[in-house]
Amino acid sequence: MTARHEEIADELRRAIDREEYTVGSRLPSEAELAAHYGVSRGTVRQAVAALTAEGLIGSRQGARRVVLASRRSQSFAELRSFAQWARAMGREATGSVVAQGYQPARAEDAVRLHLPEGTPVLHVLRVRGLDGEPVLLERTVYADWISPAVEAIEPDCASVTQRLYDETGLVFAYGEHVIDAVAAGAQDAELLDIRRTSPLLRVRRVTTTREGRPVEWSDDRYRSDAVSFSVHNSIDNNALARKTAE
Amino acid sequence: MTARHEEIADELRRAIDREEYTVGSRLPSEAELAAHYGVSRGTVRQAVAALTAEGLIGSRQGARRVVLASRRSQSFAELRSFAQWARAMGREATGSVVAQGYQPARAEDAVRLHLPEGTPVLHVLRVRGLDGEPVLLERTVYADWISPAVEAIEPDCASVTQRLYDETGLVFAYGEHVIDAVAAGAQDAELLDIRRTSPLLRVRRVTTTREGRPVEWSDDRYRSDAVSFSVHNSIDNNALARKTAE
DNA sequence: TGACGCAACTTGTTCATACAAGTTCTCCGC
DNA sequence: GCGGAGAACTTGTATGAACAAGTTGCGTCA
Repeated sequence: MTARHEEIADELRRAIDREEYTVGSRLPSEAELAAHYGVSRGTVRQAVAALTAEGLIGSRQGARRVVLASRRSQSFAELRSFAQWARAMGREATGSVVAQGYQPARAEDAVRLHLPEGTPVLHVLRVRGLDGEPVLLERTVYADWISPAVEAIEPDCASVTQRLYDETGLVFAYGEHVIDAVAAGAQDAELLDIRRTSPLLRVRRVTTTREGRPVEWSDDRYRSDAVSFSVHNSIDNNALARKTAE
Repeated sequence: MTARHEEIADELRRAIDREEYTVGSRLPSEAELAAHYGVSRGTVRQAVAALTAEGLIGSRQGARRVVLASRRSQSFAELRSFAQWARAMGREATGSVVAQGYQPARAEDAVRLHLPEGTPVLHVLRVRGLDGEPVLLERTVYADWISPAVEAIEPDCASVTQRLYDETGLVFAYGEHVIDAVAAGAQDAELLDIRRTSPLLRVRRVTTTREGRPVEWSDDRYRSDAVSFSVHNSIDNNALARKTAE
């Protein structure tokens, strides 16, 4: 039972995807869409606002909306879960824990997870692969209150996110990602089966629950020949920010 | 003459920034905010929707909104213009053209800029620095209709974006950014004053006008010890997407 | 004391209306 | 044919109302 405006947004997304509206062409006016779907203009506006935020269409006062891109971006579900992402692409995700153990939270951990310094937190080092080939090294720190559930998961579980949801009902709802590049160290090189000093795409992220409570933070290193990230944005909607090294 | 809902969004952003609302705390209800600012609930909703999209606050039906982060993300103006970004941080941007010239559009250029293959397009190689130190190498291709204006700009102009706006009224309104990591090549290393094979953060981007017309596309390589990117997102709002190498 | 259920609260959805502000196109006059 | 004025169209902003759906906390009952 999704909301009407989401149904309409989905229909428009699909129409753009199958090039019913081609890149560069104009969308029908709000009034036309409202009449077509039998809803008020406000509901149509909610639908097109979603597509605008995704960068699929552009909007200017007075002019009809323009289609900017046709490739639909992934759902957040696919972003937050390696396994779901792989499945959506028709590839098989693998994963295995290389090392795991409790350590008292350092200042860094305490800040990111909103915990008192010294709280025992679970560190996990995981290698993840697509169709058998390793592409990602995850160094993750879990908050104390979720650590027991994580510890109980078998080392080669393909989808930790899914498992945590099934076991505890935990949903990852918000994330902040900081992206830069690093050279592969000795451990990185060995586990990812690449040469030392190869460039890696590093994503440091913090994930939180719907209530805003931090669950985990992670240093993810991707083989740059296998994975990249993309961001759509606009003059009103800027999820991406550039930062200098501190 | 900004809209009321934007004023309110700004006030809330500032309040969060100066920790009047701390991370993890709850925002007043829509009804309270509406009464406080003397506007309708709809207007308040527009304001908080903006903050939600930025990832500053989290929202769940039935519960009060929660502050997720305090650091405000940059404006799109700062993202699209290296010089404006530098100025906002109190640093000085420099820039110099290393090479420049017309070449017939390759298939790649034609697709990204929506031009016929073979159209003469302007290629520019620029080094950009912060406080004198080189941090970014830009290899940009400009669409034919803007190339003359770009060509007329002096080689050491600090803000090309600003200059193009002043001269032609051109506004960069939408962008798509694809981010990965690459090893510095010989030319990269020399111009950025780093060793060969050092990891670089590569951003390939296409920028378009408000009408949705592509203006330029660029391969930007950042010194990874100097610059990183960050993305806020949420279960409803996912600007960031992970992609495999094709 | 602990568990349950309900009431109060809060955000989500939708509608209808009105006006402001920007764009586009037509048509008229030169 | 060209340029400009203006009408028609389109999106942006704002209000007010009503109901749906989810959360929280209080209070009661066992």
